[in-house]
Amino acid sequence: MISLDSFSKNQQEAIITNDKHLRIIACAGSGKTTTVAGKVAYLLDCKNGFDIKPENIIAFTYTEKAAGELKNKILNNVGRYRGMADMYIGTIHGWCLKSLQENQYEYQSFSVLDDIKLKLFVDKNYDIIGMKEVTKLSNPSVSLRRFIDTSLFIKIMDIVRESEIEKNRNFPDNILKAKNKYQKVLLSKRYFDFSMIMEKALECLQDDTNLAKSIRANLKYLIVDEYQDVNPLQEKLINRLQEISGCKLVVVGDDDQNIYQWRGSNNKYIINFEDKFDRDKVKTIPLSLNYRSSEGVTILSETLISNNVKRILGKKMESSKSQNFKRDSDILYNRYTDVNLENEAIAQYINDILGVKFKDNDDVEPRGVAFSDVVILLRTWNKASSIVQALEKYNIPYITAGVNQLFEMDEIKAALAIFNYLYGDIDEEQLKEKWLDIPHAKIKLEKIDHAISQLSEKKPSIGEIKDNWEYSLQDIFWNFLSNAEVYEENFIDSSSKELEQRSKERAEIIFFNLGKFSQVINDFETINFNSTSPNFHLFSFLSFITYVAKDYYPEGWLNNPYKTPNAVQIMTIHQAKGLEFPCVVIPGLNHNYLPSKKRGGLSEWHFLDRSLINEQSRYEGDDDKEDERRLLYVALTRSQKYLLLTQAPDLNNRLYKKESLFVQELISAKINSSPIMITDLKHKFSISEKIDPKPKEKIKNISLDFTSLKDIFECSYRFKLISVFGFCYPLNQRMGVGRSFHNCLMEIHKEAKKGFLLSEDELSELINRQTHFPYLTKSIKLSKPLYDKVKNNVEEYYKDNLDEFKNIEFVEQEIQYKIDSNILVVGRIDLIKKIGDSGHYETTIVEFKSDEDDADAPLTKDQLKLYALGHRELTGEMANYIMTYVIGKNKPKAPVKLYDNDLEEIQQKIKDSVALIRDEKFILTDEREICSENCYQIRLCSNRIKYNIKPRR
DNA sequence: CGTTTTCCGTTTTTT
DNA sequence: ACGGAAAACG
Repeated sequence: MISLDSFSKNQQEAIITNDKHLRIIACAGSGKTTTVAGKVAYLLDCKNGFDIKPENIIAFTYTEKAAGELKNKILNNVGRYRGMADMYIGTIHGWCLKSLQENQYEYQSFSVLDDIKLKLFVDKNYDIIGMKEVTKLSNPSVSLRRFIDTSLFIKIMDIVRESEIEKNRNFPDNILKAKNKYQKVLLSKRYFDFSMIMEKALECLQDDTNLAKSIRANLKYLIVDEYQDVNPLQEKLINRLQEISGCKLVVVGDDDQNIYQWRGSNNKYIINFEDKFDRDKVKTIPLSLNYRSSEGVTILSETLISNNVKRILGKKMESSKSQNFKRDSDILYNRYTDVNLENEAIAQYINDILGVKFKDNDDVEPRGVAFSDVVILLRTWNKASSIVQALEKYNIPYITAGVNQLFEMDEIKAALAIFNYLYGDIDEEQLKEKWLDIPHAKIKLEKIDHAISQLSEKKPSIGEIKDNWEYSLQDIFWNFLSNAEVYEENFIDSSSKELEQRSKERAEIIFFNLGKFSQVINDFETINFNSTSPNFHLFSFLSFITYVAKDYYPEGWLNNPYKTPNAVQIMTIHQAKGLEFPCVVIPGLNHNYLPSKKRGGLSEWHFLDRSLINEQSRYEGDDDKEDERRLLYVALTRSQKYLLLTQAPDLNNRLYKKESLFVQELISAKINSSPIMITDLKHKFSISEKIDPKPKEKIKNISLDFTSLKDIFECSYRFKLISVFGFCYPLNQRMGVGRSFHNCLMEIHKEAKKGFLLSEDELSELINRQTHFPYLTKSIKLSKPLYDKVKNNVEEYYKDNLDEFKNIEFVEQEIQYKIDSNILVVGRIDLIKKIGDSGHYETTIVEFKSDEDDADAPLTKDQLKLYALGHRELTGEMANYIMTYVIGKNKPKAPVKLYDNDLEEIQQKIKDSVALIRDEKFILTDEREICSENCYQIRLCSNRIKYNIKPRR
């Protein structure tokens, strides 16, 4: 457990104050996450007498990444503490979904649409989804247009559901009608969008449901991170949870870092938090000591933000001075006569700062600044391409997710050409050319010809359509890659050592992009798998690419969680929130850029009356520039020590000629009455200050589930193809059988555990509810047999296992197992049975497999052993047996006795696998036995040639 | 030099 | 569709 000594006085107070609602105002770099993690550990430590168990605490964060970091810190604090898997640490949306599905079983078969899939879904269902109901305020005969205004419609639906309506007002009938239609269509196809998950969860909490009961019984502390970013709907949910349970609220945030107001978040909730409660029941603790940045950075930022009026009174960020501040070199503001000069100067500055001594903290020796220590922060992406050009000119490595669109990459142009060819837009020669155009590709001519001839058989026929056609673009894509023998190795040039290294990296990027393209197909087919004809399917895919996907998908190497190259990062200020860098460059301090110009054009407010929404102006930006000032504040406070701000008039754009009004505010910042920011000093760092550049070793937090772990166990290259490159497997109409089985059994077991036996009618109703085949086409012959298969097998299972139901201990139990300080394995156990009385009993962990899975595989045993490990972590007890139950064959396999060394063995196996991921050793297996037609990735793997394997269709 | 007219250019993103 | 900057006007 933790010691309080390592915390500051205010941090300690935040940790030990637990009898009141707490507002922690945490400035940038104040050790917020560490403090919250410390607080949780303090609450759990029985020495402190709180009688708090993991399930009594819920912690909400805004991103999965933030959740991962918090979880990791908490687990490192508490060590092996029993039952930690029962503590919810994650996003609000994640919690809502989980709670809904646990409480209302029919939601088990639902899935959540992300924004691109939602867009596809709305367009597909344009006629019935309510888009036509939304009409222009100035001219009610004009309604939202299909394809063109889809994202406006989605925005309006979000505002309608997530914002707070003005008192005594109501939405007009057409908007309400649209909302009802929209939600009805989503529900009927068993989909949620993000707002709906929260709305439904809130609804569920209004009544005295099982969920409400469980909250009342369990919840004692509700922690909300980034509280400045909650929107009205989230605030309602938080309040509801608090009212039901009477729990203590712990909100953590910084009103100065609210930069998502245009998305509906409202700063007032954190500013007015204390007013919600009686004076003596609430406390505010400021964490205003910044451990990240030098005094120069800290006072500069503070001077800027103090120009904002709408903020919590009397707060002031101060520096811990863990970084020293050197005037005249650390913080520079340079003006140039032209943007091109500005960009080149930035490139020169980066080259110059390389190797300058930097200390990560007081306890370590200084190292030289490396490329990866530098970040260039942008207000808008349109600035990026000219900066990239300058960096390329000076040979500075960089990574970014916003400059190159995915569809501008050669390999993606080639991949897309496959479908242009199928549709008849281009001929064989043009398609061939596209593939041979990819730089450094060693694709064999005859293989490309072979692939194209195979492809030509897949051209959709215009004539009659077979009743049960299946036309999978994903399958076509995979087969093409396989037939043309497009393998990662074919992009590697081994003629010299240096070339080999460079081309290896390029090959990875090419495959990463092809993997992205596979995801694009998957996004499209998830929604549109059941089209009216193959030809139309192809046509709508190509339209989707041209009109939607083209400027939607970035080339995402930056987001690759398993790679941290030594390169300058370019990102938007929004993306940089929560990060820190030794050196921050903020270019383009121009009027109309930062602060940015308000946007013109058709907006949601031409369809939705502004006066309906409480504090509507926050969506559009206030006139006083406070939003934009906060943005610059966030950008500045990312820096630990070095800051370069630059400005130049853009000769080609009349909007960006004047200097930003924030510059004067920054110039006025002073320490001991001399200015902090040095203006127009073209500083050179002296050679004597420099040592060898050495990138900081970044510790990656990795969370693995059994599915990905299974891949590494078997073949680490398969893991690379799926988890690193992101290839998606082709969909097919039969999908959903396994999940339907699973959900049926889950519900049966949960009911049985409560002691309910089901009548025949109830059972068939249950099966109806849980059976779902999302990709079945409308002209279905398959529907009945698939449904019957689920029904027969579930009914048989129910009959055969009536006697066993009384032994159920856990159903769908979440487990987690910490491998080391940054690696967590998570999973969910289908069923745990306990036989015998309290004096002497035996525990069995059960995993269900449908007959399509290979239940005999040795890997299933590994999976169960892993679960046993998680079970021991959860309960402190060692399970006695593990067993699988094959549903299709409807027979249990005999339980296998579990021994201590089984758990040690699996632990070691996981450790070895994780080491492979860390060292990025995703190698092809050399063992023939592992490669077979059953490996579903064999089509993308050169072992198919080496071992001459025919992929299974 | 102040006012009116014309014409140009046009975010941020997570769940 | 609209704000803002430059050009044109008086």
